[in-house]
Amino acid sequence: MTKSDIDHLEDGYRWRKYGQKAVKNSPYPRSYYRCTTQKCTVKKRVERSYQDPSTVITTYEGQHNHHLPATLRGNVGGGMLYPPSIMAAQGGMMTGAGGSSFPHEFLAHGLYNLGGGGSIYQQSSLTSSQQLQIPDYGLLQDMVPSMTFKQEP
DNA sequence: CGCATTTGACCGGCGC
DNA sequence: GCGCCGGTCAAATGCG
Repeated sequence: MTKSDIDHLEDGYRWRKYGQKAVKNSPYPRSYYRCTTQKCTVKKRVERSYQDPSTVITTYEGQHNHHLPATLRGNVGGGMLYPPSIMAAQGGMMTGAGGSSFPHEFLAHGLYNLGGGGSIYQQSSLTSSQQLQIPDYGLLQDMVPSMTFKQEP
């Protein structure tokens, strides 16, 4: 669950929308995205919470087996700095629920918040359908060199 | 001009 | 067997 005003979040990958349907549960439509990187079959389903129009529920399916495209909209690769508030948010969230998860989107959303000045996460509840997992932290650091994944005091 | 988004059609599973 | 429901396809459209 991610609190954001917009559906189209930049999480470091290139997504191509291939469908949109209205679900019975929610008055809002649900969008279907697919990673456009070659050989990557990861899919993503984004819907909006019916109670919180400002909250989107993102469900990943599968995992990426390639690096993030360097052609990101000029934030991650550019060596930008991030305020400690993001780390603080991470700490709070991680300690709250299953700390084993490290979603890409978290990273990206944090960066996104830098520009938008929006709010951060409110909850981290993983569904069984969410199979996102990072195989190697070293890989992650390799992907995003400007980020260091250490615990901030 | 290339690529992503849009949007209705289409399809398969499931319950009645 | 039919119709609903969730998911995907693909052509047209839009945008940089």
